[in-house]
Amino acid sequence: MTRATTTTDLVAGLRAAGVGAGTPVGVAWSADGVGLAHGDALLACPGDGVDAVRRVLEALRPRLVWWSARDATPLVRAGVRVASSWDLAATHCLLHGGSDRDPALVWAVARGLDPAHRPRTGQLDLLAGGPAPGSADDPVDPAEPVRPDGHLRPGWAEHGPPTPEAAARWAAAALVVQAAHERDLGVLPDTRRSPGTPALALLTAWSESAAELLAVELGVRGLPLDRATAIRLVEERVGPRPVDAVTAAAARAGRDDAVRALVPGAEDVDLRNPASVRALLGRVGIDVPDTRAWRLEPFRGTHPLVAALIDWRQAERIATTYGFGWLDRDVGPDGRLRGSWTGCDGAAGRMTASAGLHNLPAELRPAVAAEPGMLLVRADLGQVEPRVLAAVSGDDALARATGDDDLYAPVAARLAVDRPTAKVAVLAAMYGQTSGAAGEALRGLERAYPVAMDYLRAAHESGAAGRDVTTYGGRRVRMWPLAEPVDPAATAARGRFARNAVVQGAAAELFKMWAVSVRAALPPRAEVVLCLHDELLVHAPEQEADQVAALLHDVLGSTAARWAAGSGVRFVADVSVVRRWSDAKG
DNA sequence: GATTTCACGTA
DNA sequence: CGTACGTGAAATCC
Repeated sequence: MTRATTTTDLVAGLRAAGVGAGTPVGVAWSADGVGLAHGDALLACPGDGVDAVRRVLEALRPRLVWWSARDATPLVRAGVRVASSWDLAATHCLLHGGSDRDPALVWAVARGLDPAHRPRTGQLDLLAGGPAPGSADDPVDPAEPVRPDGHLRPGWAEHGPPTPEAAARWAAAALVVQAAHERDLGVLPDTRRSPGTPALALLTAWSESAAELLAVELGVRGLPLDRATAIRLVEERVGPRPVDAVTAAAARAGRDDAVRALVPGAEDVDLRNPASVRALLGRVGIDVPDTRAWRLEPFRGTHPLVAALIDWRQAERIATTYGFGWLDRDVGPDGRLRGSWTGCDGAAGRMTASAGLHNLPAELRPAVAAEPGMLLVRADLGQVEPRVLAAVSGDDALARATGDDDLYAPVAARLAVDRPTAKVAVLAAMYGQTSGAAGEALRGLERAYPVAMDYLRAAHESGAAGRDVTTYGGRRVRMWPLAEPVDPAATAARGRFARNAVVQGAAAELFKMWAVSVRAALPPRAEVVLCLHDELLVHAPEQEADQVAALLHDVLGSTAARWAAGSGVRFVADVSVVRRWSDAKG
């Protein structure tokens, strides 16, 4: 253990240990400094850890290894853009599936220990955590993160290592896991890739790590919102901001009364109670199993109540979820809408976001606007899932169809059906839909694209049988046990889930690789501000917007060439430069 | 008080 | 009998 009191010592120590560009270097924070590790070199640096890491990045360009990209937060807040990282929580989820990713679990699995015996966080610590580290009952070195039984010592993940020395050991433990993960990724099957290029699973690990880092950045910087427009749009729907609870209740009752007045004697019906609404509909002769909008839609002409109810629901959505409370809570004084982001969900690996960032109603999108002197560059992948299917299944016939800007046109021609039918059939195949009018066209797909259809069927059968599936990039997607006696519907549902997961998951991997490559290539003042499954929003200086637009196309080309190497599949993006999100056609 | 159901927004 | 997510209100469970 070396205590580096200057950043010069720190850089020299790492360089002497063989650290250069791309070398994994463990990093962990303590309250009063930072610890770094590579091989046998453990460096404890008290003081301004952020500045120390910044100097190390500038001098050596290593790949920072952390237990989770949450550790990037101090760097992100300080404006440090980390180029290369390894996120153990992310690679753990990639390799093993599931959504649990606490360090004790990640460590236990990587070390071959029984995760059930790992130390638990929170109150359970008090019951099962044993004596306090370093206490008279615990002779172990208090800076040692590994317990005598081989498990991680609880508590550090929550509160951080107590000292820079302890942080260096925590960083060294992270490096141990990183090496195990890299080894495990290396044994994943990797077909159709050029010799000499990094294995796809390793590229995915890098990309997923960067996506977690991007998620932290997105959470810190937020989405630029024009508050005045947002307020106007909310007011148009639910009226002016109520000054107190009484006026709020009055406005609410006013909206309710406008609907209830359409049916005599309905003055006291609770519109927020689905059972009451269903009964109300029954009184005007409309019998529905539930009161969802899509089920009410066919009855628009039957009674004025239906249209009023659907409209009321939209207003109610704005009033409750996207109203003044939302603006007050989630939009900062700087006009940025902030939520918490994750780099991957627990299922197929899409990014998630809270605070409405992923489900903002279209009618509020005009409020998402570039700041003065800036523009938004919006880009979305076109028909990404069928193109991904062509790549991951290795279906050459479907790959040829991706040469067309509109993939469904050549598919329709091949199947001798019209375009809408072809589209429905392809989507039905990928999502496991079995009802509707896609039947004949589905049989056409089986004949025209047997490789792709076999790939989907194999995933479906695997899921139905309870076997985990693995995405193209190497993500393990876990199935779940079914309750006895096994319900055929539940089996089929698991099959559909697996069938969808291999497509949606691979699409998420491609999207994230694109997003993080864009992030890495952007000019300094341009920032990714939103990721939405197949859509990217970049906030860029006016003068650089066209350059960024070109970059989005270029980076997609290079990313797809690496990701889908040898498949012949073409990916396309629609890119536009706009002031407001809504200016772009989605 | 915590969990489930219904509903609905996005992809 | 398409998948996933996050959110809020009411109902339900304990």
